[in-house]
Amino acid sequence: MMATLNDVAAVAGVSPTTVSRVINNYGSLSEKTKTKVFAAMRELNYAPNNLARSLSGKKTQLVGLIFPSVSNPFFGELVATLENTLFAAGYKTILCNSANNADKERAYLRMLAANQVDGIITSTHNLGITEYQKIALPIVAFDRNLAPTIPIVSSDNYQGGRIAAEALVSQGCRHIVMLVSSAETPEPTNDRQRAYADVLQQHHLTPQVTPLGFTTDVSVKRLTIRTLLQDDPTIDGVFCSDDLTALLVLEEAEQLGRKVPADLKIIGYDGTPFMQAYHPELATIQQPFNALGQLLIATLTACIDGRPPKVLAPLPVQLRPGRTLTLDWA
Amino acid sequence: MMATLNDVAAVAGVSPTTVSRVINNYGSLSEKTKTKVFAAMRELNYAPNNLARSLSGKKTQLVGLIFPSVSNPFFGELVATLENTLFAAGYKTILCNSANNADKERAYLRMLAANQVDGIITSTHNLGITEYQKIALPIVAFDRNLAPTIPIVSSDNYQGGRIAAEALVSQGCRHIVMLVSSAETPEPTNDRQRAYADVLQQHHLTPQVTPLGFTTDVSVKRLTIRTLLQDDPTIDGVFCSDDLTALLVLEEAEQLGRKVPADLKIIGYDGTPFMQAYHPELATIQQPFNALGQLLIATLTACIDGRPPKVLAPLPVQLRPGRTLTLDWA
DNA sequence: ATGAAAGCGCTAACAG
DNA sequence: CTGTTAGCGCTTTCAT
Repeated sequence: MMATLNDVAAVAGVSPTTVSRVINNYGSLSEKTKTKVFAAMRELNYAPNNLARSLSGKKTQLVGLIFPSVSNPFFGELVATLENTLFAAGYKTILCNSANNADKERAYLRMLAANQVDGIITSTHNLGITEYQKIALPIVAFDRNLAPTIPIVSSDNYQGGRIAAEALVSQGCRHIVMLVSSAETPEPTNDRQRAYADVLQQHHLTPQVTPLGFTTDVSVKRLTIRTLLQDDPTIDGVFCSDDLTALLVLEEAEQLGRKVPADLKIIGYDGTPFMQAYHPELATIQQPFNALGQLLIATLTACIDGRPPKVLAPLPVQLRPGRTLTLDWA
Repeated sequence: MMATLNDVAAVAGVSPTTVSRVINNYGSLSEKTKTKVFAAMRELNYAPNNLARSLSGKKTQLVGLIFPSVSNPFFGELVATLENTLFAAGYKTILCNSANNADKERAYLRMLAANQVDGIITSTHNLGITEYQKIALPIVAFDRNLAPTIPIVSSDNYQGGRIAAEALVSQGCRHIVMLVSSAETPEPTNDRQRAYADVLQQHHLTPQVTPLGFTTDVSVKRLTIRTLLQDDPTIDGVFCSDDLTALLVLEEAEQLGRKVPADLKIIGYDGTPFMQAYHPELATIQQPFNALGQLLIATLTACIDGRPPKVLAPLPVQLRPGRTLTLDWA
């Protein structure tokens, strides 16, 4: 039913080779034949079959994106950027929501390999390093240590942590707590909390880190936050490792009657365009989304083309002021 | 470098057919050979090539998702649900962010066809109906009229509009405006505004619909909302056709010193889990996400299997109360 | 400037 | 229970 290259050849009265040549704009063709072939293609409403094309040696131009879930606006934003950039570069995106689940992630990896993707960009890591080592595919990680050989793209987490902590200190906070997802694994994002601890120590303040858990239910997070705030009225600053948590803190604080920023100052992390648009009041550390997306893909294509990247410098972040930190920020 | 089925056959000392049989668990095999083949597969770290498999007649198990952008939490949520459900059903997801751009959408359609996807789920429609008619692929639309032949899955927009409008009226609002994306095209979602108009008329109130534009910049939307509110202090109720807009109204209203819900009552639309978690104060009409996802995919697989669906009834929606509508909603 | 032929990795009759 | 033989639709030497 669907017209094939051979059909086109037949209609145009040329060989399949010739049709292939005009499709790929390859070798030398007379204008005459070109015209004939194009006409035939149009007539048959011909569409090339990428499967066949790839089977016979061409790249699939398929890239797998493994992220926790696009239901999280942060990843949604990032994935959207990546997909756009990939599309512009002629790649198609296979979406994989790992849900931070090891089995699913393993299954995705297998599936992507089976589908002959040209490369993978990932930001989950529930699998052992060895499992990643044995993947014979170009992989680039976002803010994750997957394996020593896998390039990492990230923004400057230490710097971001510093800026956030300094901002709270310089606004007069003396009891600053930091809320993180999970404190354990040695991930790049933990540099944020390392910087926070360093800054507080420099100012002779005591760091206090509370982990909320990455997959924890929001209602539970809320409760933890509320309890934390209630039990310790001396807390006057909160640094959250992501903006959504900061939102929770803001809401709970206001419900408890704490004035923000008078009694309590809050700063988040990520600074997505979404947050900027719908929660401009939130002070945050802004990651350079577009730059990250570009670099992620530049790195991946470099890997695909067999040009493994040199070490990648983390991209600069930036403080975005907001009402949760200072009253005069316009 | 990558082991093929033939390699496995050679190592196992059987024919390719036999290997194919054990892979597909097809026909009858002796335990002995099965074991041999599995051993060989393991030894060679064999992974089947889906391209080849599909080329020789099998389905690709690939589904294309065309949505405006997963950077919008609403679509992010929906796409996440769809991807999860698809994965569970053995399908892989190709993500397409159309950005409501006709050229891109056309390119995506062509690309998906070239990649032999089994089907498409879409929620954009910048293309003419005829362009969709000529797609020889199973398509299901979410809340969109693409072509008479293309099944539409949606929740009950008219009912949702009714519930929202009734809620505002019964809370005593007398001057209720409705904010929509765009009022023109005859889409299913316009039933919301039809219902709104009907309800207001029944109560001898005057409907007033303000379009904000789907792709309009948020800052512009903000300005429009602020101006609207400022210019007409008699407005005491706002019905927004999506939750994000409702958020904007809430923020602008409070900045203008309008007390919500005392002076102004607000109700949104969509009710994503994200909104529920991070903005529980917002009253809204909740769409049944999971059910929509399930139905979308059930419908698509039905189309793929050549069982075109009967007419689909819209799924029921539900009022989710919140502080923006009534003070006592816990 | 154009064609013939072999083959990418797998599946699917059709034998035996 | 297992193997032989043709392709699927396209690309790519190698000829002409």
